[in-house]
Amino acid sequence: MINEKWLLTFKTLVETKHFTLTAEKLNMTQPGVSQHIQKLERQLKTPLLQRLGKQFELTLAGQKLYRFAVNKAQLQQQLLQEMQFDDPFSGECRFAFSGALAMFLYPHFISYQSLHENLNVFVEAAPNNNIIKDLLSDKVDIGIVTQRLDSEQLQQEKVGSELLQLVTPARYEGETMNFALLNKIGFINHPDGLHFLNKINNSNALCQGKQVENIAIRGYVNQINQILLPVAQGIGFTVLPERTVKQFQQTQLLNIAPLDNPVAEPLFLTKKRYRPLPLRYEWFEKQIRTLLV
Amino acid sequence: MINEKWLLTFKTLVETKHFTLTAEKLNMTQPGVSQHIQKLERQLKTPLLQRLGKQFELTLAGQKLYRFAVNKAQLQQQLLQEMQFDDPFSGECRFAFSGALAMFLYPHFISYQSLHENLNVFVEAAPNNNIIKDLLSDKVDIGIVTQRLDSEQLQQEKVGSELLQLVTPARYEGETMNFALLNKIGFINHPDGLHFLNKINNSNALCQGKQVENIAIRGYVNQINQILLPVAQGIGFTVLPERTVKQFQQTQLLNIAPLDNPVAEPLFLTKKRYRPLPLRYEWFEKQIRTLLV
DNA sequence: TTTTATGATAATATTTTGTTATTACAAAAC
DNA sequence: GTTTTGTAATAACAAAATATTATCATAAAA
Repeated sequence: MINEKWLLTFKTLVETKHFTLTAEKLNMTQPGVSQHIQKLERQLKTPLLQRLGKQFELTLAGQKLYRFAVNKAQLQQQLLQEMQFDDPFSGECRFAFSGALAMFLYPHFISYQSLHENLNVFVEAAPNNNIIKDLLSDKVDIGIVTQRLDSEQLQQEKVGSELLQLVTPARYEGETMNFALLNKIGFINHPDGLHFLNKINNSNALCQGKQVENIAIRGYVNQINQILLPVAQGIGFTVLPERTVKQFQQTQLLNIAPLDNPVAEPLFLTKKRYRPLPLRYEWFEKQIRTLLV
Repeated sequence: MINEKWLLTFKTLVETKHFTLTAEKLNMTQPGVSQHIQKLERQLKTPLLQRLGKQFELTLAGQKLYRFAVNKAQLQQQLLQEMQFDDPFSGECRFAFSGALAMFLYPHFISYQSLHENLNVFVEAAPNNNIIKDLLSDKVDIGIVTQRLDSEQLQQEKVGSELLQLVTPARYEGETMNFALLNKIGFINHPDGLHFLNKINNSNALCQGKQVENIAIRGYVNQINQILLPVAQGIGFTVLPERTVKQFQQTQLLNIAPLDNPVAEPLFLTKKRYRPLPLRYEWFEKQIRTLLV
């Protein structure tokens, strides 16, 4: 750690080139100035001034340190000024969503970001439990999860829901799905795959009592925009949120199997209850509420 | 000024969320931690933590201060690492030249700069006396002047010379220049204009004893690349270094009047004698020596 | 050469900072 | 609920860091 006061003394000395004058400026005595410089040089283990009688020039290290000092003083000045002021269009905004939602929301976010050059957007695609972890450790400030949580620390607000769709290759259009058929087609798994499949099965009894876990798994991808590729090629079926399916380019190669009881997962905008958020998040919250209805 | 130690304590506290643990990490006692936070809050006149029983969340100010602390720690880390190391391809290089030389050298400098993205080049075009002032006040590290100086502080090296040319509109080609003719054409002045004209006159007796200062002045420009415009349009004559004249687009509109005794001003690369320069200047010094021969 | 001004060093005084002891109170355990 | 335990805040005191005065050495100016 570089001592603040020593550094200021050094900076002033460089600017005045005069020990006594520096002392006067900083309301200290001349020996104090000498000592500060000595201490800096001792700590950094390198001379900062090349002495030429009572004059001096800066060594390379001295020049570097001076630039650092100027820089630092400036940053600090800035902080002190900004401390009280909450700029709605600058700073970092950090979010964590499911892969599907990240893919859906991110384009809207970046088009907003492009209007405000000091605004930085950070979106992490992660499974529910990681989203919660990120929120609690302040890695992100806003997350969207599909579960209602009972943590006192977190605050939740339902902002919409995801309709789950059973997606098969196009050639199965019109056919009624049951355990035997699904098993024949085979399942393309993904991070939320089995969870979604279970939910759909619970409401629609697709498997007629048989364990969903027994369905043959034909593949696994964790890149959200690649899950539908094998399905489109006829390799297997999967379960995904409607929003994700819609974004797929070749929807004509897909078949959305009709369900007797449509299943939707609720979406909860989640943040820390006691952590005040800067103004810059307001637009994003509003946008999320609008887009996910 | 924000106290270093307090800030580190704050940063650690934010990261651990635990006063006692922070104290242990920093080899201090728990009350010390409390006091540091208090002192910061008192100095910044704003609460940093929102206390919730024994837990806490950061206020907006706290969040800002934390980001600042992280940032600062990183910068400092970097400084300490770089302190001893002199990178020849990063940092700022600051020069002061006459307008003519600036125009001539700058293109070479920027094409070098474009190869090294961490290298910044700063060139100031200034008259001789300002160049010297800038050198002495460390505003620039290298300058080129046309005079030999006797300051003990400065170190000079002759790197070349500027051939001065008497430039008239093209229609005077072949004519012999004398006071009457020059006075009829009229002088286009610039920062070094009269100085150059005097030098040429001293060696060539163009004015046959009459005062150069009495020649009619038809204009004045201080943008080096605009001085020749009025000359090209037939409005007046001027005196400029050969290098500047060569760079002019429409040289066919100009006439270089032959001189019995060619006049050249010496060019001295000038820098502070006792100020060590970083390695990154080496390329530039070499380049200057090569280009100005 | 003499005088004056400036920076370095040593010893001392002051201020700052951190510690121990104690209190208050929230969270956990019963 | 009540008790216990763990954690942070406060006050008084001890230690350390820091600055000051006095003095010396020497460069710059006269």
